[in-house]
Amino acid sequence: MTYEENIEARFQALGPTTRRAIFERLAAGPSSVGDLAAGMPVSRPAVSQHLKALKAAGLVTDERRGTTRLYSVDPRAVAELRDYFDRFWDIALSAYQRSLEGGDA
Amino acid sequence: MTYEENIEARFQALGPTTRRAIFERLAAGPSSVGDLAAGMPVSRPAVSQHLKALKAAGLVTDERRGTTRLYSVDPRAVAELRDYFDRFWDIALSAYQRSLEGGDA
DNA sequence: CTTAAACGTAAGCCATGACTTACGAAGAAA
DNA sequence: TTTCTTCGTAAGTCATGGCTTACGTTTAAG
Repeated sequence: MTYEENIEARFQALGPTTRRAIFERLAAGPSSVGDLAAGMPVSRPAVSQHLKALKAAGLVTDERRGTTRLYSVDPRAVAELRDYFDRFWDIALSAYQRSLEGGDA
Repeated sequence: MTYEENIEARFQALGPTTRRAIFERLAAGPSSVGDLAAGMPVSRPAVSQHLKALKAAGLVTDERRGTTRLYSVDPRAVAELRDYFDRFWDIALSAYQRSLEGGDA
């Protein structure tokens, strides 16, 4: 899997609203599946499925805690996404600058 | 529409792969609908529909150019997304730091 | 061993939406 | 006006996937 495919997979994994909400909640701190589901309008299995997708995309990690399972965001994935966006903003904003300088056709 | 709803709408608008590809191409510089569709594996009306969604989310702007129509990314939306992510990274990474310091339960 | 708690997985339903072709509108050129 | 180009919209098809309930698995507790 190339770097771009990594970014692509992670960005696509964050597409659905519910899944992004789960990720944002995990960004505030680790949590179990039940605690996550308790604060959301979907069932617990739905949260489990979203976590599975987030894990497959390398966005979160999990760890057994007795009968519960603690999920956390993977800081490396966060840093990777941040770097990608930083470069993206640069491209977009510099293109905008050029369009202002170059004028219209 | 609140600020969070704005971010939410824009993030959701960038969910589909094809639409995100269109946005990334526009980030490199303004383009017409036909030129965009020529470099993609979907039909021109499909590109038009994606552009409509991107425009509704405030991510792009359009401008008549004779019979063609020139689309560009809105730098304000880009800056807004960048600010949101910057704050998000901070939250996620500081939470990770805390999890390292605090240790396990 | 039995019971209970927390979770993952399977199967299935169903709405969302991405895409297509066909058509209409708007502007430039002759 | 007629014609050609470029584009947006309408209508319809079809796969994707998000969600549910039901069930199996693992671990702790009694």
